[in-house]
Amino acid sequence: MAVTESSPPVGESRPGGRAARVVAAVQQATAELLAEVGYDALSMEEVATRAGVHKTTVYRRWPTKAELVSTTVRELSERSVVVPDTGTLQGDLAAFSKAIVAYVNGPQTLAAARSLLAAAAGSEELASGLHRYWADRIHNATPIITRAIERGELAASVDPTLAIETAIGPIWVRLLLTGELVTPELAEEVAATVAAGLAAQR
Amino acid sequence: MAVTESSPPVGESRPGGRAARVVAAVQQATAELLAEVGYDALSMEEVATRAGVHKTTVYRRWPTKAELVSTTVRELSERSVVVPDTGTLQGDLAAFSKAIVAYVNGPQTLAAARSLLAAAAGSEELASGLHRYWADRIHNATPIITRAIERGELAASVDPTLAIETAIGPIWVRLLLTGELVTPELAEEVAATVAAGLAAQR
DNA sequence: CGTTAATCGCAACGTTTGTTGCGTTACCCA
DNA sequence: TGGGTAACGCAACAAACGTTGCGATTAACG
Repeated sequence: MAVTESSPPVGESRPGGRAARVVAAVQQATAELLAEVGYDALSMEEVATRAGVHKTTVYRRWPTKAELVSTTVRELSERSVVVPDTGTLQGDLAAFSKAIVAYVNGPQTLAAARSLLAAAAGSEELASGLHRYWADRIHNATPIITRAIERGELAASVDPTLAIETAIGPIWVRLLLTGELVTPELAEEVAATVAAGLAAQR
Repeated sequence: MAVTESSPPVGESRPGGRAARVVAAVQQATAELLAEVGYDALSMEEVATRAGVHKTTVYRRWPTKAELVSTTVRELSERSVVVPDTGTLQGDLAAFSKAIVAYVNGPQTLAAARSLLAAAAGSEELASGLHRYWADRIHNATPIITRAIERGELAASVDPTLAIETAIGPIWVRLLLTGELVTPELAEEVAATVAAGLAAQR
């Protein structure tokens, strides 16, 4: 991986060069097709065609479909989801969960998330990349818990990582396993339950 | 590799016929390969070879790889996980979660679960099948909550489905997203948190 | 403004994957 | 025990996938 030069400011009117334009076109095509046909049915050649480049070009830059999809989705979800600070544990948990809900209810993100999981099932390297990514995102949210501990809302024995995982767990169960809708109300209710449960911990 | 010797009657002194033998051989080969190489790299032809049958036979019975993997994994996980009844909410939740933990820590089940998700990402029909399956399994566990309500441990306003989802959510987050280990202690701790949180609900 | 190095398009190729028609085998039941 | 029917093996085929070498185009730098 590691594109030779990804540093030049990718402005809109000033293309950073042919390479940058190609990368952008391919990644957009990948994201679109991913949402339309899913991971299995996605073919490198169709991606190339839609991006307006030749399939050889795609293969040269991304050796496998798993890698193409993985890097694309990763950059798609790089932004979004900031850690809230509402002043209360329950408020923070609810805000955090609701941000995730809003994010995954976006047009392409669900298919993207599923596809990443699919890719991870096939490649151990991609799986470890995915795991690091999520571990980081969850770790970034742990201030929600540590702040609550500092405020005296929670006992110091509470495991911040596990607390966050518990708060977002039902969202992923519904998305991935049961396919039920995830709503802001769901996030709110889970946050209340988890906050109360953590507070009861001695 | 299994020669056409076709399994001596192990308990099956009365084979259900050639068809039944073929189905069993193919499904076992599928499960093995799934655990070894993952979903992506699994090919119908290799499954056929290992099962000692011709690839045409496999294609005729299971039109697509997704369908083959889906049905196989489904029957693999049909058993296991019974709903416990320990007399207390926390005990039931912990027992239920621990059963799931023990199950997913089995040799092939993690790869299988991932592969199911992968298959679901590709086919809407399979996705709905998967969703029905998990919705059923979760629904089957809701007596844990309704019994607690009847005992007066919980308010009647508690949503049984969501409660179960909250209890098992962190397990799946770790398995699918972060790749962390899932242990019985994890199950125990989550059960305590969720039970306390639900009890606090008014 | 012109040279140089990198990247892309193109076409051809070998390999893998999935399909079809037909002959053969194995099971079931009278 | 013998006939009918369904399932399987086989080989040949068609299509999709991924790879390679080379000429053409583009961006970068003196």
